[in-house]
Amino acid sequence: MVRREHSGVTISDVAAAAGVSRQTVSNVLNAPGRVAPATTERVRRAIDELGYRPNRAARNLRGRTSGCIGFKIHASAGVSNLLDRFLHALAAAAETAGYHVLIFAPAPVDEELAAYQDLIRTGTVDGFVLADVAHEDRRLPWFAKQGIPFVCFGRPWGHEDGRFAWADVDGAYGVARAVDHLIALGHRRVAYLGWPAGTGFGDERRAGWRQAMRRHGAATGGLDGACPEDVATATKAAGALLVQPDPPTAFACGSDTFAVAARIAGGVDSAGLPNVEVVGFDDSPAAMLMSPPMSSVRQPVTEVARHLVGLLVDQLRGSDVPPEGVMFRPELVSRGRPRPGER
Amino acid sequence: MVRREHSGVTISDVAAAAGVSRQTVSNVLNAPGRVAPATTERVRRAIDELGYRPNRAARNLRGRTSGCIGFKIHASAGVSNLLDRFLHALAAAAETAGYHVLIFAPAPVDEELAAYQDLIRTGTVDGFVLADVAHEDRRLPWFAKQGIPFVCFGRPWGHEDGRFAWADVDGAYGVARAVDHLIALGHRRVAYLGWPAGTGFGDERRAGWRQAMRRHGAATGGLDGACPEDVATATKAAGALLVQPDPPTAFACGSDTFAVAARIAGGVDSAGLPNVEVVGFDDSPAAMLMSPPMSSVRQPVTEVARHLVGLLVDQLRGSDVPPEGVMFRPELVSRGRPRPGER
DNA sequence: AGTGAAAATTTGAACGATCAAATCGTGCGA
DNA sequence: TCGCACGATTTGATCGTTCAAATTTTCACT
Repeated sequence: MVRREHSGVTISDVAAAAGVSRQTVSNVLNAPGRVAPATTERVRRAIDELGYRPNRAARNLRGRTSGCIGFKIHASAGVSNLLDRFLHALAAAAETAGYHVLIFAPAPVDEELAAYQDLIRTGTVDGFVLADVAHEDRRLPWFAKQGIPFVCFGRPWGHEDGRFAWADVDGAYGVARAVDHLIALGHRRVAYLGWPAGTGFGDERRAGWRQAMRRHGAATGGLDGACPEDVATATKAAGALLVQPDPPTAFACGSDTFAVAARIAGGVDSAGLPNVEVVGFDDSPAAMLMSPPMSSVRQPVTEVARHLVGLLVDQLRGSDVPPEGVMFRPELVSRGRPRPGER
Repeated sequence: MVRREHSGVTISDVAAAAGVSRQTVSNVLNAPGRVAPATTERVRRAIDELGYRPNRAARNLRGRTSGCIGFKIHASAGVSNLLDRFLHALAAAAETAGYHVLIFAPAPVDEELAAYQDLIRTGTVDGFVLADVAHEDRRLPWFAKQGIPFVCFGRPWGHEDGRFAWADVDGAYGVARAVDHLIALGHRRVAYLGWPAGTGFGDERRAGWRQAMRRHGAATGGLDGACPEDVATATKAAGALLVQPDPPTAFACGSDTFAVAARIAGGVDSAGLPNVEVVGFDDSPAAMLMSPPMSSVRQPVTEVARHLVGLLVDQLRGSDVPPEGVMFRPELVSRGRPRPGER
């Protein structure tokens, strides 16, 4: 159906071809109810014939929107490919809602806030999705004050008073599932290895471990390991727990990176199998690739992304729905030891 | 300096505030030479005062460009975070060149080509960066025929005749460095584990291994392992090489996923150290996190991204420079066994 | 057939910027 | 003093679309 190669086809071209006015073509696309069936048919044919597609810039100018959601891409560390998965899910969700995702990486010298402000002022994006919200993140109140629409992947820890839109994954629930799994395997001494207090999500995951242990009537004394998310450091921290009188036989971890460290610290037996059972968090590719594969808690990023886009679009449409926070439940991906002979 | 909160500041507002016409303000920003110093100063002050930023949509409409580079984000598999690193580098490079990166994830049911065409037709993006170019990728000739600007991360294998713009990493060079490294460690039986023939980049990496082995006067017979990039399968393939009469003592691999498989197949000795030395490709986080850490070949994605943006911008500016291909050299990231006591 | 209301369609303006061409102002040389 | 050239600035048009209002057409009902 395509006639013209380098499409410079405008709505006027279509109008001329169909023998109607610009506005009628516009109505066919944006308000189908207003146009008579016969006319609609004629216009549709002309559109297909010419390969017409409405110009984005013109639409944006007229409608005072960009149809773009901004996402600051940060250098990801650790084994997890959560950012990857989330970005993919975000792009897909945005697509469904008629938006696109625009990523940017402000130069470190720049004032970061200026980058956000600039994108809004120039009308390059309509709002932001933040996936790297820190404890007491200063961006949140600033955005709110500036009236810049945004949503967070992750609760705005340290801003419990403010009303922000967010979607998050219940870390306590996830770690509790990990503990349940380990208890079901017969372990009683289940340690936790994760971030030191003060990171919000880290505290929550640790609380999930503690509660689950209490529920199972298991003691937690001397089983709480806290250190920065770094394999070398975490390996030492796990090792410190293991040299105690009544050492842990299993670990529930704050992330797969911690889990890798726990496995290293635990070492392997004569058959090459790990001495301690470990469950990670984030279900990174590394979890599956380890030998034997490692169980891990998987975050439902697709659902989170879809919901975040919904929340942001609500704001953009100017609906007076108060910003809400929604919690999603992660699931434990259980990976057993390989069957005999499979190695 | 910011006065107005929700910036609806237009060029006319600035003009009025500075007591000049719209065009003069425009000239201050786009053709500073044409404006008298005193006037420039006055306009600049008004711009700062009002917090003016030129509207993107209006510029795009007038200038018939979007300032956006399109990138189809694909679900990445394997341990490598190459896509992540590349995307970050791409966003940064685009930023420097005055562009933004727009990511999209077309629904699988859609004809994928339609998604590209739509983005171009609507003027949403000016061109594309392709990072998942397959052997004889049908998109390339199609883009060329449609006159859609694009550049490739990775050589357009199977289109050696066509003149496309690309930047790539010399896989043969990278694997050769891996072989040199292993030979220097005293290994003579260095195997290769990677994709079966037919993937272009895979063949090149294998060729790099073969040439390096020949250069060192080492035989390659019975040392060439080929299988899909999948840990289970690759572990079997590596195992098959290891049960031979004169088995390999080291592996150079096509990717870190293959390398993980080689390590698993090799097993560990009584001290828990790997029986075979393995060098991977892509330098994924997993390589560093393994115990002991694994050497790997690292691709210079920052340079690649910068160059790709340059090539694409050349096309967009309509310069008559013929499309060129540029090759970058990866580097071996050498990771030794942990020092005693460090474990 | 005539009237009025509803439906269908068209016209003019506007979104905010930049290009091309016109106008204004200034200084210099004859 | 006049004219001319050149620099500085302004005006009008335009990019492609959609909104609001005006206009035309259709159709039911008296």
